[in-house]
Amino acid sequence: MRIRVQRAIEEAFREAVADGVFPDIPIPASHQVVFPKQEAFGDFASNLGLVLASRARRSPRDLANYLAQRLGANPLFDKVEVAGPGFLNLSIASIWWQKNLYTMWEAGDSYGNSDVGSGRRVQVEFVSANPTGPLHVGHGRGAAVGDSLARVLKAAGFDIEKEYYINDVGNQMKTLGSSVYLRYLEHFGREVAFPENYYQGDYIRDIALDIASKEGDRYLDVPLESCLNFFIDTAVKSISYGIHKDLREFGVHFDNWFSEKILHESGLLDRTISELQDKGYIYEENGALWFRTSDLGDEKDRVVRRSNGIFTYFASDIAYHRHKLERGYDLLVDIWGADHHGYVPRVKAAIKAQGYPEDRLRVLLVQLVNLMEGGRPAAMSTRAGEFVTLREVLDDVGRDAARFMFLTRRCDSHLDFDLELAKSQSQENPVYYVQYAHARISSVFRKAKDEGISPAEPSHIDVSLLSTPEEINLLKQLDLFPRLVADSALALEPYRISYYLTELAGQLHAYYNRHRFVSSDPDLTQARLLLAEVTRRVLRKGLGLLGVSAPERL
RNA sequence: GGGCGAUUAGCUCAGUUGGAUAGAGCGUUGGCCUCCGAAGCCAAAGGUCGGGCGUUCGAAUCGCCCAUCGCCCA
Repeated sequence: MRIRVQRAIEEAFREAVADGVFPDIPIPASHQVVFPKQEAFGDFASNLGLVLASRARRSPRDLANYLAQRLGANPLFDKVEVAGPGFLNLSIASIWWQKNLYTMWEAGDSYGNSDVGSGRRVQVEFVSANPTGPLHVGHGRGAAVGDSLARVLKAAGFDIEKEYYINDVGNQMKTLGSSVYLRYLEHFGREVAFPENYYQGDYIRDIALDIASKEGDRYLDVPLESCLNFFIDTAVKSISYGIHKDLREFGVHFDNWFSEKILHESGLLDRTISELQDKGYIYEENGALWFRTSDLGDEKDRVVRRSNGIFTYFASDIAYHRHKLERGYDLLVDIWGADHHGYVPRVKAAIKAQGYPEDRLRVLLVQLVNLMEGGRPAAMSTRAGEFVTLREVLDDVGRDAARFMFLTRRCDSHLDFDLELAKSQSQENPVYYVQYAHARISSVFRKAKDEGISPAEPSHIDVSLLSTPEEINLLKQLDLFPRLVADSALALEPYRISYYLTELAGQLHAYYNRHRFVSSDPDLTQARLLLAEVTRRVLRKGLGLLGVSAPERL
């Protein structure tokens, strides 16, 4: 609708130019058609008079008055006013909102989709937790954000791939294997000193136990060096299985699982570093290889290969991003924990050094999750290895509540996740507020069916009967949906969907309390059922973008 | 010590990218079920947008300085 308003204003402007009243200049870029905060100011407001004033050497109000006269003749508007210093306040005639309902209906389940992405390829990489332990709540938030973002981008016409990067190389793998090995020895009654920096969690014992029951004591007297790989492989397999399972139940699916090992085994890592060396980005100091990231926006240079000949994680990340870039995506989105924010400049530096524009990569930082219980910090042991897992949260509050909670805040703000609140099927829980609106509409249709009413063909329905303020409000809110999805995709901010849905649900509830969908007036009932159906679809679609279900009953 | 981010109602947070009188939810207070689900609705109270200076027709939003908190790096 905003686009139509914009066109109408531009047309009026051109007419004014043709009349010689306005100077023949292009409309300044600072011209905006906005939604006014106050309802009394109409549906849209334009600042054209204000931004034109200095060039036209006339007062803003004069210019606005002239435009208002022209626009007043346009049937799109039923009221055009000049206000304040020279704003144009425009009210859309109800019939345009009402007729819009046909368009929304015809779009069916694709209502809300757009083509602002025009098929550009975007890769979203998220979670990417090391296979050294189960996913915890923080990963859950990253998973919800990444998956929902992918859904939103897809709806906005982008071509999406979701990827999980597996750090399955390096010291942590040795630590993992050794941890399991020690627990294995322990199981058979050996005295072991379990180092503090080893993985402490109970899942390590479980894996050791599993090995003991399958393989017996055959590794009991084998020195660690000769069986480490076996313990690593077994542990990684077991933990990865758990990660897959948790993600599946969380409703998150990845297109690719990319193993860091491949970077080493394929030689891409060596090749990438030596090419950077050829380009002069690498120098040697104290036996280590350094990357001149400080020339490319980072605050200092970074080590890519230590003096002991081992590549750093940063080196792997350079090669990994090169691999991604060469796959030809138009945009890479990385979703990281906010504690990695210091990492952004160096990865961007690596991208520039390889000849790509740095904005080819966008990094979303997901802040920590504070677990709460009834308003107080959840009792969590700070002992190493004990943390709340995604699995526990899933079992405790369920998928819908968890996903919605993770998406009610912008991702770079701290999130207080209250387990009791998420569990409570009550008014305080925003998930139910939205799902309830959907269930209520479904209940209306059940009622209609009981009364023997079946929805008519939209073309036979008189939408002009939808004239109460609540109905017009609902129609306006529904009209915003495709634009909202598009904006939320472009800004990479899926949380906007949850705000929108809460608002829409609120309007539905307000309407529901005031008016009856099914009444003794058959024409009015048909019109309202059409409105109800479109609202229901938007709720369902929006919840779907968040990965939350839209039940017919709660 | 340097860097990044935050600071908006008692609490948790939005604020459509510079617009008019600052917005929700929770909590508090008071009302609404003979009728499609009260898991809901309506109303009231609650604010120096951390502080200061600047940019301009106009600032919660942009710039600089300061304060407090969080994270990262030595």
